[in-house]
Amino acid sequence: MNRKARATLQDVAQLAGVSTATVSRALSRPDLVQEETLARVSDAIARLNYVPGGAARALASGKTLTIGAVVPTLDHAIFARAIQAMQTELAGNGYQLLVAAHDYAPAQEAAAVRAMLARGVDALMVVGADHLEETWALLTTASVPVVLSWSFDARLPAIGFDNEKAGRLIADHLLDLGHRRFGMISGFTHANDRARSRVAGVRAALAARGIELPSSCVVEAPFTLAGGRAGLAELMARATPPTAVVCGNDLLAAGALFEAQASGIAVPGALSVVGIDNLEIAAHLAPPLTTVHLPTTELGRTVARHLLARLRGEAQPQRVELPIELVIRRSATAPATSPALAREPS
Amino acid sequence: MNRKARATLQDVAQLAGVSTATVSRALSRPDLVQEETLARVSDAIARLNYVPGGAARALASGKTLTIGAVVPTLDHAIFARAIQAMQTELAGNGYQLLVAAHDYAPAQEAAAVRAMLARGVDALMVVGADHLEETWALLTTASVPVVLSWSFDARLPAIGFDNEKAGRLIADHLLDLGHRRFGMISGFTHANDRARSRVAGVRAALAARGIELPSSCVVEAPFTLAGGRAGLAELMARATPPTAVVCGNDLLAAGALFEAQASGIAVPGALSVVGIDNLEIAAHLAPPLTTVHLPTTELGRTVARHLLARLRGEAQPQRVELPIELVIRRSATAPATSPALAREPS
DNA sequence: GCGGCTTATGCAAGCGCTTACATGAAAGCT
DNA sequence: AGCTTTCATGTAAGCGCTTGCATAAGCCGC
Repeated sequence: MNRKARATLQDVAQLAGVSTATVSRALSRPDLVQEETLARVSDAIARLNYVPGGAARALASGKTLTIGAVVPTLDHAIFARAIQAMQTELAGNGYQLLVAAHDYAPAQEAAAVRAMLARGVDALMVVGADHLEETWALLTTASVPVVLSWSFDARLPAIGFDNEKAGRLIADHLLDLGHRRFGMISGFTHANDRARSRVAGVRAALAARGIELPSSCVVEAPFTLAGGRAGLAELMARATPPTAVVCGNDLLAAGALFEAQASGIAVPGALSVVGIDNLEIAAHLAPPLTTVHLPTTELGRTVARHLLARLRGEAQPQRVELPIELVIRRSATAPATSPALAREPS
Repeated sequence: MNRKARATLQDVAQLAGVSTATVSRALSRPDLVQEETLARVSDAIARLNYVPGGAARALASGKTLTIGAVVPTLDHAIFARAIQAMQTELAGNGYQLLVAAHDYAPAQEAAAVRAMLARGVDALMVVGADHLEETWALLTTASVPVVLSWSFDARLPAIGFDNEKAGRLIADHLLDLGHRRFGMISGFTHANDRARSRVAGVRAALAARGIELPSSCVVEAPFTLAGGRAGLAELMARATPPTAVVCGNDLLAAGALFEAQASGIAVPGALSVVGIDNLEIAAHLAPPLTTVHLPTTELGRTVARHLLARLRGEAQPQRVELPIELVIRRSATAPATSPALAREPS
């Protein structure tokens, strides 16, 4: 309850009868100070309830022991999980995590990056490759290590996924199952290269089999269950509804599944639904969701390690692509109505 | 790409032909400097690409413009959402958010609190009232505003929910429906007073109607869907399975619902299931989940505002209890088998 | 027993800002 | 015109720590 000003290094030094330099060393390089002195210092520290002041420390040493992360939102399992993993890894190495979310608003992102750089972080991670010119300038001229995550860009080291491949993987699976009429529910693609890549991947896979995915068949919805439901409803209201819909992520897919269930559309009987991300819920939905697994926890951990390594002066690869993988469950099967036999005409 | 050392206030002052004090003022109290000077300074700042250094600023001014939040985990929608709200509110006021997650490990929490205090935060929020003595000492003697969230404790200002009431609300509802045989799936209660309070609330409500909830009927499971599934499976394997199970939170409830569905137990026909939290998914599950709504976004926002206000020197209430509310959906009805008529014997 | 080496510690110069206080110029008053 | 205010700016003293360098022991071998 004592509210007096914090004790300073000076106070400790005085109480212990040594110089401030010694106290400082006792704190950061205990191997350099004699055992007995160390004991006296520790005692003084304990007695004064001394806690070193980060600001002074940062100013004098040039390191803040803080790493920044700028993400679109924490209110999405995918980012929350990666940040959680990152934080755990950092804390284990004596670093702290400063987070900012910008809600997919590029200007807010720029502000966040600027604020972090100003505030002082020893390293920084940002999500994706869609940034304002201003943000890019800040990022590429920053005097601290910066890393991109989730996707790639030649301008900066990056640790991410091949989002386009995720789209291709899942589309190919549907194609192999015999589907020919597709719909897609994507998250908003504005300021979101991941979402755009996934759509592009799906398009590319279909195009490779001679199928076009007109933009009228891809609806953009907010990244929520409700968004997924609305998206599916819209798609199924079309004159010729799709037999398969790929969702930009599992949240949207879960929403689509709920909507199908609510409106009596049998999945996978009458409609196949697939997602991307492989959230925990995907495995538990009815039917369990076929999706593409993205190792987001590992992403967070890898980002943290990469940054930590660079801070130690170790060179790091410019690009690390984390493996993704199709996970087949039961929400997608061959289309009921269309001639599966038409597949692979020989 | 220029990697030379950052420009300092000095450099700017020199370029603009003014003193460092003036530049500093131009930055923080522009109203105090003449327009023309201001222009010259801004120009110099832009030309040098100057970004003020937070460390020096913090040291000189004693404020870090950073607020810390220590939560159990970000990998749970409930915390992620509150943190997101907090961050948004803070960013809008020029503050940044430092987060740490401790995974329900008290010692890690203590370390996190200590690290934040050392690092320098202008204010701090922690979750719940279960803390190590060490942590309490840190918290109560901190020289910066601290606030508890989610639950309450007389030792510190708090903004939270009445978790016990949440338990009572939901249990009373089930009781009113006519249930007499209960089971409960709780999250781990170790280092988690919220979970304990909820169980206690349920117990109290039942006791008030003469029903005992033996600890053999409450199973503790990890806060995941899988945990909920396992919990339900365990409960239903009992000699006399419950007709209603209340889950410590919606994630567990969703898991329980999935398990019921997978094992052919009709909900709410054969079994009523309820949760607490009111996550987005609760409304979309089949059947939609009866639960208790906790305004977590508002919690985050309120915490941020409370702290901000105290930093401005405004007095704030010692205790703010956010309203919670029963939301009745379709996962709970009168028990099929038991005599609903037995209810309220007159 | 003396030069030279290794330790353990102290000295003091900053790190890059903020902010009283001082200064000087312009403006207002009588 | 002389005096007080007011306003814009400069001066300089820190903020609490880190760290390169200097210093002072203690130790070795010859």
